[in-house]
Amino acid sequence: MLTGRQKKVLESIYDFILENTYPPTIRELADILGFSSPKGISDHLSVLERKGYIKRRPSARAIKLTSKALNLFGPGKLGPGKERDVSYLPVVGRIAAGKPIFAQENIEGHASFSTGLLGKGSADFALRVRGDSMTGSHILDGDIIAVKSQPTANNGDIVVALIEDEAVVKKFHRTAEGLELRSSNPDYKTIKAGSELVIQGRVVAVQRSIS
Amino acid sequence: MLTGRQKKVLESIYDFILENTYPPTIRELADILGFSSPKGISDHLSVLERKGYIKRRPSARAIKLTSKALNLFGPGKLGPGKERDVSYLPVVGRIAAGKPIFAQENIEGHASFSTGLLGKGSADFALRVRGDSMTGSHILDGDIIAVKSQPTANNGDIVVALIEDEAVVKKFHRTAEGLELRSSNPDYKTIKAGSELVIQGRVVAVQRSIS
DNA sequence: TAAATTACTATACATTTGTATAGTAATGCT
DNA sequence: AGCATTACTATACAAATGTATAGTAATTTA
Repeated sequence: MLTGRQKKVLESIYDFILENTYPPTIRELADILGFSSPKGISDHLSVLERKGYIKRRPSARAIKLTSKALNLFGPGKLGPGKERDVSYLPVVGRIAAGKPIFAQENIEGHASFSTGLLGKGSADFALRVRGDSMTGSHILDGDIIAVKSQPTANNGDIVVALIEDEAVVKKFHRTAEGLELRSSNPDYKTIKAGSELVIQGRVVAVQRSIS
Repeated sequence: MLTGRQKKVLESIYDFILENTYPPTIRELADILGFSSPKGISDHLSVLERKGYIKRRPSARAIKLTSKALNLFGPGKLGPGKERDVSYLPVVGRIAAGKPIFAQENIEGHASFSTGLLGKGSADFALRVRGDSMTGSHILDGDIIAVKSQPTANNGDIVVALIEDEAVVKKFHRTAEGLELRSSNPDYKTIKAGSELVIQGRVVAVQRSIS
């Protein structure tokens, strides 16, 4: 995905932030990597952004490492053979109309999960649960869930689906009449859906902080 | 040490970093706080630096919060280095008679929690929940909980207590008749206890893996 | 009561910074 | 062989940015 040189640049950004707490300017990066012109770094950053490793604003030091980049550098730094025991998942927020769920615009930040908690297949994104429609399944308002991307599910699985550009967490059921998304709180009604229902994935882990 | 206004400025810097991962420029701060000139913020930053709450370099966004500032807001959350951390907590199993809960013989293994999930005070040990006595509080059989060691608790707190060399998870209540440990599942009866009740700590986080 | 500090506004300016233009060389792809 | 991509150098420039000068008003300190 990344060339050797691109990875080196990304690594320098990571190291700079570790040391200074704030990101480098383009010229500081050029200095570190021995460039005599800022344009080389500028081009690299454009590529890194296009590939989804960083997010930028046209202002000094306005570089944000995405979860994709953070996943490259584990807790014990990188290095071959080092096992990763935390996974950084992008936290998906409100979904911009028409955009796929992973579009940069939809990513609110990132959440860290202990890798052991996620199953063998790991997970692909995270979601902060809103509302109490799943309290019956012991998923509460404010909980952070890890989701494994998959286009369908088994009966009773807790899934994330996209309904009118909003990501919802529901129990998946396949009935004689079609697909159903059931809340586990009886106060909420079941959503019956045809083909416009798009399953984004299955919930594989739950994290909750108690004040 | 800090005036109200100075604290407000420091707080805005902290909030900005939480949201953007990088610090604000002086003019962004002025915007946030409703200043019509950058000089006001510039002066505030000079004072904050003189008082030891931040460290600056004369460059855009080159603001570093010192530990003095981090202590005001609760550390642990900020910075890519801190966020990356995992906490490894000893998992306490069956308690050998008379031995303290942390004795080597009682440690089953280790569980990793993402540090951000644990509160400001972190946590001291973990426990794998057995049984369904706390399902009403959305803590299920098999869940792993993080516990902060403390000798007492507030009404309604979910605590870990030692009863006959067994660690139990219950809701803590102080009544006119004494201390009570209540289950949140009505199938279980309340435990009324005198002085022999030893609170081990308070539950601060829950992790659950869904097959 | 005078002096210092706090908390700003308004304008100005040199420097820093991201980005653009133009170009070179090496490598990979078709 | 031709074309796209990678990986840069060199120079230039408008915008963003930290800081400076000058000033006002309220509050606190000595």
